[in-house]
Amino acid sequence: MHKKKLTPPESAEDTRQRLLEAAGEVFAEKGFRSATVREICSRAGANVAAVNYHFGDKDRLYIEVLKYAHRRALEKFPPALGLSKIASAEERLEAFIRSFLYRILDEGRPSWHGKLMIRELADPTAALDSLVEESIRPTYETLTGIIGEMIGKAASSDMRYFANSIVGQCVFYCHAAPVLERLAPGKFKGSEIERLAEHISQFSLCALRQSRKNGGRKTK
Amino acid sequence: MHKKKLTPPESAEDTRQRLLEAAGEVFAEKGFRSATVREICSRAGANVAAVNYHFGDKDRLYIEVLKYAHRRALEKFPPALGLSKIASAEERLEAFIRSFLYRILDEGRPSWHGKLMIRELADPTAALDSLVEESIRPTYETLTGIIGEMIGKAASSDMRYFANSIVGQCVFYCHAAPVLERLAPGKFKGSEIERLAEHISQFSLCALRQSRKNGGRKTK
Amino acid sequence: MHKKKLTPPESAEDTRQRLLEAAGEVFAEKGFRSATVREICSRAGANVAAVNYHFGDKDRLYIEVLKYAHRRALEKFPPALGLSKIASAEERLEAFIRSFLYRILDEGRPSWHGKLMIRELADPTAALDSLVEESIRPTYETLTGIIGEMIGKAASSDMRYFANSIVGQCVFYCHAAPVLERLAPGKFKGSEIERLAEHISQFSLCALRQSRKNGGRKTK
Amino acid sequence: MHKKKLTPPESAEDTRQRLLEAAGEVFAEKGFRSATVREICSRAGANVAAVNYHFGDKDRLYIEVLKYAHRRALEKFPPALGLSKIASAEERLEAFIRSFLYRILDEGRPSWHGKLMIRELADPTAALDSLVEESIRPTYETLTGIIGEMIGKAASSDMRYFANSIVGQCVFYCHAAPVLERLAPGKFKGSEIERLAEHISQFSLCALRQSRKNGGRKTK
DNA sequence: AATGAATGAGCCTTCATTCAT
DNA sequence: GATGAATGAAGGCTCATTCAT
Repeated sequence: MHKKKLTPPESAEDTRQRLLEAAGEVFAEKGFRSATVREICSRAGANVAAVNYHFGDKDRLYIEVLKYAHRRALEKFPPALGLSKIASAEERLEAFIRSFLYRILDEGRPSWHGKLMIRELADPTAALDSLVEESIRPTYETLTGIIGEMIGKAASSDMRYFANSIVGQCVFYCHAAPVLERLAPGKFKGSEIERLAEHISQFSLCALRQSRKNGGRKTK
Repeated sequence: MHKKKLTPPESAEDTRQRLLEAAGEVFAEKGFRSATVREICSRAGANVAAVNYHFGDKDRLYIEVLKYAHRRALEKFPPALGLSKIASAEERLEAFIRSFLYRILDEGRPSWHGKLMIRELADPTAALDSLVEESIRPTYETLTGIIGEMIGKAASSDMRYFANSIVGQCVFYCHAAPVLERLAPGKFKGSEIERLAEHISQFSLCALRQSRKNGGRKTK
Repeated sequence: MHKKKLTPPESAEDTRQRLLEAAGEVFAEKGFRSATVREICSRAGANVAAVNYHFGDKDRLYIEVLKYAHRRALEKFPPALGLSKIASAEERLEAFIRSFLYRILDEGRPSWHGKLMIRELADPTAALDSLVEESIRPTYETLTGIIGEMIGKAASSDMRYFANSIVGQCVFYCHAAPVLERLAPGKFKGSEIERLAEHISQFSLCALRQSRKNGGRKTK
Repeated sequence: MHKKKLTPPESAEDTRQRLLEAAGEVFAEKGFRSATVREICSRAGANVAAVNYHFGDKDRLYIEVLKYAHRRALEKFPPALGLSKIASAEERLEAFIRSFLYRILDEGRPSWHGKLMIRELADPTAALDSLVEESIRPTYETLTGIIGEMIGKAASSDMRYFANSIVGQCVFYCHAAPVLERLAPGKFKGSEIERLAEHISQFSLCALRQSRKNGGRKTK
């Protein structure tokens, strides 16, 4: 009755797209369990049955949203971030950190990307396995590659520690956002990403440079 | 079966205790929303109505579990961790990191403490406000205090960046545990906590020492 | 069993109708609190969730039932009851009483109308406010209007006393039905409405005529 | 702990009494179904199990409350109300009406008496049968006796009509109180009982005198 | 005599999913 | 291709009642 199909081209494959966007928002805001199919469909301007029609069920919709989010994020912020291949390892590390932060903290569309990934980390669903293999491991290996160049060929477990320290610092600003907002209201928002990237880079480079000097040995 | 009243002192106020333990487990495993009162009561060997009787409703049970977890964790791993008051700032930082890691990663009882806190960070409920004020802020200020001693009186926002880098590194091992397990199966479990503490301490001390030399200025 | 879709036009919006009828019955029999959504749906041949789907919740269903009952009753027994506008005040009073009695005592469908209203009077829910304004006050003012014509312009509080005496007599047969049945089994049922109307009219006209003679003053 | 038995004599048969009072209040306010045993016990300063201990179950408590209420009301407002046996029928009718109104409208303790009875009329429980025989029928027969004297020996059904008209007028102010309050806020409260009694007496005497003149025949 | 912890049945509601159109 | 009415399973919560003390 009130759904008179304003524009013909809007109503074919396009509903699927709107569902992905809406689902991304809602899953990011509420989490998988608390998100309701009804709200997703409502926000997408679609019927209650649309999710089941287009994706089979809620679980498969979620998986598709995850993939979609990762695709979009890589398009918008490629890991190299316009850096020449011949850049130094230190430069590439800084670029990696900046790009990573933008990917998880950027407020643009899809702004929900970071939150969604963070949620999946802490509260894994069946979708995590493929997400790790297809998206996370490649990114992780890019990082360990850079680190390897910097500290020399250390044990791979050492490299993982360093990688974790770097990623952990970045992810924290997304993951602990509600707490940080309460500890110091109004901080760490949007435009601060550049300053964050600089801090984390400096913080991490200190440790990596030191490690290189010691040939990967501990500095007790 | 579980109603044999093994020992008189075990009953009475004891059901409340069992509910707290069971709820902690289930909330940690499934999250607040997905956890069901029925499962909690079942695991505690109590009736469905027990939660309502002892805590009023699911929300208040959750709040009590959070407080209980924090109390237990502090008892088991006090922040000072047997360190004399006159210890150097560097020593106290290392102690802080070690204690913090034990608190969130320890597998002992209640092993669910870390996961529960991590969940609350990322997916806050109404309980977060009081949790921040009563538990998190004091801990956070202990850390910024130590950092302040080390780098001299810098801007408080600088100190927060350092604190976040340290806490972020620690929390990551709890928060991203499912992913780390997939990236390198079998690592970062139980007994590794000591090694983790050493790594994070070294990693962070490099940056802090550097910062002191520069009088809090950036090291570009 | 009851899902045979007898006729196409019967389905669709028809479930809502069946729910209203069933709810009216059950609410009238048991009262709002004791009525269960399950029984209502079962009697309507619908699923437990039907109430929620069509009306939101039990409270809103109840409000709709009240409105529906009033609508139906007015359709079946309009206040004027086929009386010409030029009828005398006494004739209109008698018509009012008869129509009112039919509305609250009639056993036809929906036979539960009277009981339902009576329940709402004595044990008000949030629905009473709108019921008073939309249904009761207009009827009440029709009555005070007629009375005003008969006794001359008396104080409005006097008119209310008379109105209450008339309505009170009528409502009593519905309200105290279970007691009357016990005091004199088998009386005051169905076909007696005409006799009741005549009695109440005579009873009340005596007082009103007397009051007119005295110019609204008390007849001590 | 906080129940240290302030006065020894208070704590024996006295709890039963406090339960009756509290239950009367709560039943009158909320109705049988909506009243909870917990609230009753709480208001009576007794244990949750006190009702079951003293009365067996909620149903039997209710029956006892009904009996208790009737006993108390008759003590406070005896039907004769200080009238000599040789008073005229008209005087005795007026006394009956006044006493009846006081019994159901009086705000003193137990103020809940009227509401409770009214509730039982409209929504009978198993207690109604004995209530009718023990309390209502005697009162009703007192009234029909007076009426019989006034209109001469008419058919008993005629006498019942008159009795119903009188009782209906009285009961209305209790039964429809919530509606009357909304139709004309602040009216018909407490101190108005005398005026009410006068109005209803006048209203009814008109009809009864008329009926006597006609020898019980209709006045068409 | 009286308590209060514990129970289990049952109620309202929500939600993902299905099915006829 | 898409809809929206309808479903049934399950969850949180309330409440009268019981039982060991």
